[in-house]
Amino acid sequence: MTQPGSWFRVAGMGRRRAEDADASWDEPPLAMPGLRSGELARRAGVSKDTLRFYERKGLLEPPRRNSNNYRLFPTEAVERLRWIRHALAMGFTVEELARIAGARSRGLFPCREVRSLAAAKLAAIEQQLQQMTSFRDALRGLLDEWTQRLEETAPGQPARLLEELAARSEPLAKPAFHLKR
Amino acid sequence: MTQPGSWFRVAGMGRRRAEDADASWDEPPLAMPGLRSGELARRAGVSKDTLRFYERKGLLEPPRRNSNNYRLFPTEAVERLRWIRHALAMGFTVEELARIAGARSRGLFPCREVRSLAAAKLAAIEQQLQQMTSFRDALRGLLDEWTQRLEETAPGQPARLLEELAARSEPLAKPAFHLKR
DNA sequence: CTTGACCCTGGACTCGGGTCCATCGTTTAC
DNA sequence: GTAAACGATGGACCCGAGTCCAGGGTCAAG
Repeated sequence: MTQPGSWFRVAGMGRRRAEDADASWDEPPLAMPGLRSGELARRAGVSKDTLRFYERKGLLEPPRRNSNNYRLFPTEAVERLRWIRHALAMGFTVEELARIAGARSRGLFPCREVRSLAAAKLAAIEQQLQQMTSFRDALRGLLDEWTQRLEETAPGQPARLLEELAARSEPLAKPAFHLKR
Repeated sequence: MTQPGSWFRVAGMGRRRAEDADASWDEPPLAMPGLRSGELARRAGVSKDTLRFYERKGLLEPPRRNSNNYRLFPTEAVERLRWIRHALAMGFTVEELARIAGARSRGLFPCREVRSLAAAKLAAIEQQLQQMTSFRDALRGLLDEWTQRLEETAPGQPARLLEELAARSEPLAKPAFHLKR
């Protein structure tokens, strides 16, 4: 452990730059230093800020630090981020994931909670799917009509297209979902 | 026009309260006073604040005012709000609707813009639908498995359920949509 | 004259999921 | 000795679609 530059002397690794070793990297046998935030961020495809954000929100538990106070994440963190991203994409909120993670880190295995949360999400997603499907159909039909109509209408003339959005598509609950910017 | 209290003397209608005349209301022949914001809000199922908001955003053009400076909306505003709500639900943004409305109120008939906007929306919605569908399938499958697994697992034991979210469901673009609170 | 129902205004706040910023520390390379 | 790259921090800011608020006005009824 005292030999200079040995792979497990973590602190002050400087130019060594774990980042360079993209695909082929001779992983140290054990007690690996771990990933610094930049590296984890790169591997997981999120920003460092996002990592800090997740940590603050209790979604990622606070990693250990090296002697410089740099975060050192275990390599599993990459996986964990992957499921976080998936779960978020599934419609889980950061809040919910934090609750789950919190329960787990207190030694509980919150599978039943997870399951009922997931069941609720499933229901929500299915509802959204229905709404969106009916929107899509309405929109599609409308577009077809419009295309025809525009062919018959002199350019610059009113075709009162948007007015018909209202008529089509179901009774309509409130907006309910939100495409991202 | 000078006779006192004639139906088109709008200002100071006081207790007369257009609101009372829900279904059967002898509509004045022409030049009707119009709807005050509370009434329009009620009829359209949105809040007065929302009306002001839409007005500010250029989505509803500024209505005339009576002598008290109260807004007086034309009855068509109800219809307009209906399509605004529908269009929003379709995934149009307030911004986009404002552009459309702006173009129209400048005398253009923006049907072609509307159409291409709508086409873009359609594409976006279809993409979302695909993502969500794959999410739903993954989630559904997972739930089924979990149900089974939990039956076989002693309560309080780990079943590592969430970890599998990551494995399932497609390569995954970023979250991309957002269920509402 | 007070109460209540309605209306006006601009500006601040909400929520969720981050992003950006200024300012700082630590190594290593030139 | 100084620049380049990396890291840390708290706090401000972003978007979107509204919502809420304080402070003020106008009217009719009791």
